[in-house]
Amino acid sequence: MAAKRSGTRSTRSQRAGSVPQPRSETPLSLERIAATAVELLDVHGVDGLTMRRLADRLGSGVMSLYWHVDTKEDVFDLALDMVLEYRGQPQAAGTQDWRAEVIHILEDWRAQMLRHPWSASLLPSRALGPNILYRLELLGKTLSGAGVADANLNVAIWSLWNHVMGATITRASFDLSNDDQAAAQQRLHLSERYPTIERSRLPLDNDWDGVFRKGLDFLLDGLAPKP
Amino acid sequence: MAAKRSGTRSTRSQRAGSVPQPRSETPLSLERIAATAVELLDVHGVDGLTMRRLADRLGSGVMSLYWHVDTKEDVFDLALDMVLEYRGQPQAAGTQDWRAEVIHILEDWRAQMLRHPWSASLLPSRALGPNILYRLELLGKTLSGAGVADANLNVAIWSLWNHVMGATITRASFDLSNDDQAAAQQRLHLSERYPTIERSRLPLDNDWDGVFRKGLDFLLDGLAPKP
DNA sequence: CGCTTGACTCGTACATTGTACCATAGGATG
DNA sequence: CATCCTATGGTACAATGTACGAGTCAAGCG
Repeated sequence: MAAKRSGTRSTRSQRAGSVPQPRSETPLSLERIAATAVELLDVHGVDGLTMRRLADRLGSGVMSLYWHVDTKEDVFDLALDMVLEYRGQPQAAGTQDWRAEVIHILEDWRAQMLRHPWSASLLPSRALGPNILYRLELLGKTLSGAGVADANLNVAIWSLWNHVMGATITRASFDLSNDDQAAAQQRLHLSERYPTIERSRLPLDNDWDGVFRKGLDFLLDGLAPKP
Repeated sequence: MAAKRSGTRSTRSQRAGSVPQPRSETPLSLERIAATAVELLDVHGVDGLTMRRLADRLGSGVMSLYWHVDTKEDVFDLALDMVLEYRGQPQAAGTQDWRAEVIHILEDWRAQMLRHPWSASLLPSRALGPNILYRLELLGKTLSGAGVADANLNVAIWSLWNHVMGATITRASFDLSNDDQAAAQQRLHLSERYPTIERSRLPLDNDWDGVFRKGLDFLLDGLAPKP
């Protein structure tokens, strides 16, 4: 993941400010690579991110990337983690309303992923980066502080994780393939095998945010510690 | 998706039985392509399915596949739909216990996806095939029969969908990258940023099936029509 | 019978991808 | 000056999806 033999990376960036661009442009760095990858992913989607495009956009040669990164997969990890950074208040310690706090944590997480629709589908298949771990830590701490017993903590966290991921992946995917939706509903019309979901216009009428909130409420009702 | 100009496919297979293998081997067909793709996906994963490998396994030339299929994406759609076929009882019409029935439908769906771990992560990004639509129809009909009002039907279906997909995608992905888990827990150790989730051994100790069932119960509690 | 047509198969070729290998440059250190 | 480390990047290669067009066979028709 790191530069060739770990150790001290970017001697230059430590002495920030001196000698603006020693070579041709600003030097490469994991931060710049990650940020540019996010841009490309936002515009072109997962398949649109190629090492060549990334290098072009960075004004560097393709192989220069490979000094900072072992593999294209690393680029995905970096971009994903960058997108999941948590910018929150310092967390008012013993908040009285734990439920509102959990909802805030999860909605912020979801909103962040929806701003970068590629991220949701990528998250489950990659190792957990520091930023998503931090979000989970926050969630766990809040639940724990709310009185959820240790024995139930993992169940609670994973239930909420599943809900967030399921809702977000589904929503992000449906947004992407928007054109096909009319066709999908059309196809329903042709077959009398699906009367119920045709009547409910399932693929079309969707209050995604409402579904997310309601499902979340149900889960929290069930997970809440009984006094 | 279909053969070159739709119309009558596989003139040969209609007159089944006569002339066993007219050419060299058994002829190609969407069914054979789909079934073989499933085999390859099961063994080699999503990235391991290549058109060349598929053709080899089928004993055909690569380009022959493209008479039956427009694109590799079609192969994924076919494989996915094949895997999601519902083999269920004819559905005892007005069952008394709708809750058990919903749970059965969803657990069967989930089990089917877990048997082919690539399928879960593929499903959200592809158009809804006939077999998954049929499963949704069954689910919708059951809920509707249980008294869920039409206005709440889509919310109920999507909530359950989200739960199933989130739980299954997460579980399937974690199973695949099993090696990294020890490393993941190890990395937690190095940082004091994540005391809560380290204490709970979140990435390791998981009763996936239990989480699925409990979350499902909570959702059904909330979704159940109030009398 | 020959001729045409349409269903089906497949070899060749090409553009695009990730990345291995190697040459190079410049600053730091001896 | 020599030596090493950090960093850049050109060339080359193997793997992939698939466009193109040529080929084969059976059925239908004169």
